[in-house]
Amino acid sequence: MESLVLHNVKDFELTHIFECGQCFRWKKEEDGSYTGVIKQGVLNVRKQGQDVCFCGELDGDFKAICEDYFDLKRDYSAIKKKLCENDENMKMASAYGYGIRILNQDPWEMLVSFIISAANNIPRISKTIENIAKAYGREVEYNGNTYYLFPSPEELSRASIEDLRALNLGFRDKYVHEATRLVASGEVRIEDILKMDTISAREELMKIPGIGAKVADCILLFSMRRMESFPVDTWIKKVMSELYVDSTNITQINQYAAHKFGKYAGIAQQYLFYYKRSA
DNA sequence: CCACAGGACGGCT
DNA sequence: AGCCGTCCTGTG
Repeated sequence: MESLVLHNVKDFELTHIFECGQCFRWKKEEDGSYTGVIKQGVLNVRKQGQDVCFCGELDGDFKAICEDYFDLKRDYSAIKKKLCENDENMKMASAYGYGIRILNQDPWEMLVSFIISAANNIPRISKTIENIAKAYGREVEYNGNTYYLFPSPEELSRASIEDLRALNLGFRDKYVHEATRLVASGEVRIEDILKMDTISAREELMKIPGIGAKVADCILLFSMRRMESFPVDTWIKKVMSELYVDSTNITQINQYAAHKFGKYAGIAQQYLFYYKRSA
């Protein structure tokens, strides 16, 4: 087991990070820490005062993986300051979810996870993803417990549509099946999408069945470092029409957000989403 | 019984 | 181009 302690970490709250809707595989432990399965293995995170402690079994450079996954090199205070200029709503929202950080998760896992998120609720999404990992992912041991990595495209290729339906995917089974085939066959190359500009990457993602504008923006924001991506779901639609723009048209809301929040629109989205959903 | 939950899709007009 | 019914499943 490896560990890392970082002292006096600003803009970092476990609840804000893990409960703002960007991830599905982190669970709160009895001691208040969170344990999650990421691409490289199992990780546990806890806070003691202003210190953050990471423990886990990861395949690779432990410190580098943690810094990358939790976006630790980014100055969220500076971003908040910028977003809050002449914006009382954002001051409220960012003060509420002050410890939010955008996780840098695995693109393939997010692609599947957010296809599953369509017209779904969070407990069921989490359960479905666990079912998939347990059925097709590699088993890993950590701290006396068994966890399952999210399966690679090749591993998930073993699943038929019927298999996926049995794992509680519902009508999304055919989308995940086809998305898996596209990626495993190389018809869709995620490593190529990562190199594209955000507009092109979004278009490419939306060619995959089950991925519309909202799901594409989630994948871009939560796994491809596109901080300008602004996923508009039903909650954001409500918040935006209440506070900012007199429209419920998703395209118009996206345009407004791009103009108003610029290259950090995605971070603004998370503050607004968490504020609206929790407060 | 129905509405809705972090939408996408296909068939309409 | 925009609107609307439909799609699994669980909960209130």
